[in-house]
Parts: sequence; structure tokens; C-alpha cells
Amino acid sequence: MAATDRRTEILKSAAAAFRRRGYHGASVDEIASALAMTKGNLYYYFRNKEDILYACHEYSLDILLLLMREVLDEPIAADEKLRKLILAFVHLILDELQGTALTLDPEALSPPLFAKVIAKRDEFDRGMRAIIQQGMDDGLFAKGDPKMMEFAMMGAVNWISKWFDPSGPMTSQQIGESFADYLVGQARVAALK
Amino acid sequence: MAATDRRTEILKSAAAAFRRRGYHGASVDEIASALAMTKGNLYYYFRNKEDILYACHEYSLDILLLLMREVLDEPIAADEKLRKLILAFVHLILDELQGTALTLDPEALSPPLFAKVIAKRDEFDRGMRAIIQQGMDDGLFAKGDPKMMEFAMMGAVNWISKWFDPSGPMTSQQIGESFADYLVGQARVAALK
DNA sequence: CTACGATTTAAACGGTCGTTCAAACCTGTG
DNA sequence: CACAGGTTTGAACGACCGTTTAAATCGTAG
Repeated sequence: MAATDRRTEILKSAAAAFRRRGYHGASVDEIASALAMTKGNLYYYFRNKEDILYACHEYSLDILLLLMREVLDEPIAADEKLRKLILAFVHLILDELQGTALTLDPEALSPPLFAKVIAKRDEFDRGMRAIIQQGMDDGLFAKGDPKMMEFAMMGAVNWISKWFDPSGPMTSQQIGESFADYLVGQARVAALK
Repeated sequence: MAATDRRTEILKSAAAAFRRRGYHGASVDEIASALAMTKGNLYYYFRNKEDILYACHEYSLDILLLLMREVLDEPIAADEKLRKLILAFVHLILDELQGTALTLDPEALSPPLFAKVIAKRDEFDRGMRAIIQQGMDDGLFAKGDPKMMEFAMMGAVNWISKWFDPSGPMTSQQIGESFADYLVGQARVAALK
């Protein structure tokens, strides 16, 4: 098996453990055992535990930023852009690295790594707010504080990983659509008066 | 100083530490040092660390449930009820025990204590959904899955404690109103049409 | 002032966990 | 078959942390 495959396997196991127990609550041994390997072996692929957490964030933030840049360039209305991003975000959170992105406590990272994560997150936040601002300017959304609105939307989505049950009745697709309906709808309706 | 005061002092310090570092990341010593006491001293007031976490949850959930029962009995429209609850919830999260309520990882509790927290949380969830359902029946809210709508609203609010900066420009009051406007907003405007 | 209960301290204990390391193992090439 | 590089193991370490305990200290009623 290629070393890069092994690395992402570890990332998935780690992300799942971090989501269940938090960074400090999950043990390196727990991450390794889920893959039927010894914990010492993990150190052949990663420098240390923090490095694994950082890789989790980087992995999903890079996917997210790629998507953001794509969507920003599409010639569609702001509400459509938001909907697309929310759907993709929910899919990423639930189906890729289990609930990573902004969820896995990044404050556990040391300052230099933390700063790199924050920089990427900021780019994403700026993109979201630009879209929201554009929607307000175009009269699609009710006027308000784009920052608060973005925090509300991202909070709702990030929180999904706290209650999502893969064996439950809702698929990630259904959840994504429900959330997109509500979150974009709330931004929009007031302007319809 | 009365023993009960000392206990809530400890709860506040613990809640702040748990919010910053998570339950496993925060040390008992850290909680004690912030109050200029020794960690051994904490064990005069609490049986163990888990007991402190449980008390945090109980403290804020009890306040929340009291409020929920009050609001449910008021003779006002569903959107007004939601707005009231959101405002109070934001205030509780930001100004009382720093970001407790549903935020402080309850899954770190042992099964019996966890079950008690979940029972209280369930009562709150049922109240929220009953209000949302009523709002949909009355034509105040767009039809949809009340469960998803509740999850979205609670996620947005719970997430606030992840980004809130007490020394930032927004007061908890302003944040609460912004969130209430966005999350239940459409009802007010729709009624004006 | 004394005595007693409530409170606090400081040190020690076990246990867990992240990390290291030398040795063993595996796999494919010459 | 022998060798070499990459991979895995298992044990050991040192540090940290939750908890316990016995003794010290404090505050107050008599």
C-alpha cells in the first residue's frame, strides 16, 4: 500500500477519534488500534499527535478552499452560491474526514500551526461574507450584519457533526438540503415583502 | 464565604477552562489556580473532575428548562416565543457559565450522568420543536422538518461560544438580536406584508 | 484564650499517555 | 539465496494528571 494511502487512512481514523473524544480525549493508541496497527507505527508516518491534527485540518480546508474559489467564479446569483457551498460543506463534513474542517478543536495546535489553519479559515470566511454582502447589495437578502449571518450559518453547519448518526434515518444529502433550504431561505425571505 | 458560593465560583472557572481546552484538555490544577486555590482543595467541594463537569451542565440546563416552561405558557405567537428563547439562550451562554449548556462536551461523562444530561436536553429539544411545529401550523414559518430547523438554530447558537470574544465590539445583547433576527426573522416581516 | 469543626495545604500515589528506539520483519531486486 | 530499504513491533521512558491523605491552618462559639 502506498505511503500516502496509509497516511489518509490514519487521518480518517484520527478524525473519527477526535470527533468522538476531542483532541486531548483521544489517545494515539486508540487511533492506531482502529487500524490494527501499533501506536509506535504511527510515528513512522507523522512526527507527533499534533501533526496528525494539523493534517486533518489542512486536508479538509484545502478541499473547502478549492470549492470556494470555484463557486466564487461561477456566474450565478448569491443565493445559489450559498446553497452550493452549504451542500458541499455538509457533504464534506459528514462523508469525508468525519466532521473535520472547523470542528476539530484547532486551539489544541501550537501557535505556528494554529496560525496556518486560521489563515485558511479566514480566506473561507471572507469568501462567505463577500457572497452574503453581494446578496444584500443585489436585494436578494435582508440587510444585516454579514459577519453575524455567516457565523450563524457556519455554526449551524459545523454543529451537525455533534448530532449526526450515520445509522440514523437522514442521509447527508437530505440534511444538506434541509439546511440549505432553511439557512438560505432565512436570509432571503425578508426581502420579499 | 458560603460553601455554595465557593462551588459556583469553581463552576465558573471550570466552565471557562473546559470551553478553552475541552474537558480532557483542561487540568484540575488549571481550574484551581485561576481561583488561587490548590487542586487538592477542589476535592473538598466536588467528588471528582467529572462531578464538576456534570454540575456545569446541570446548572445551565436547569436555568434553561425553567425558562422554557415559562415561555411555553405565555400567550404569544410561536415566533415571539422562539425569539425570546434565543435571546435568553445567547445571554446564558455568553454571560453566565462561559458557554456551557450544550457546548461543554457531555460525552465525557460516564453513562449514568450522561443520561441525566441527555434527559434534560431532550426536554428542551421537545419544547423547541413544539414551538416550531406550532409556527409552521400557523403559517408563520415555512414548512419543513422541525427537527432539522431546530438543529440548525441550536447549532448556530451553540457555536457562538467558539468565536465570541468578550473584549470584541459586539455585546451579547447585540449578538442575540442579530441571531434572533436571522434565525426566526422571516416571521416578523412576513406578518407585515 | 481554648477548643473544635470547617477549610486548606503539600506531598505522594498510580495510572495513563505521547514519544523514542533498537531490533525484527517483510518484500522485491540482483 | 542474499541483501537492502522500507515498515512494523514491543518494550521502555519520562512527564503529566486525577485523586488521596494526613497534617496544618483558620474562624468562631463558649
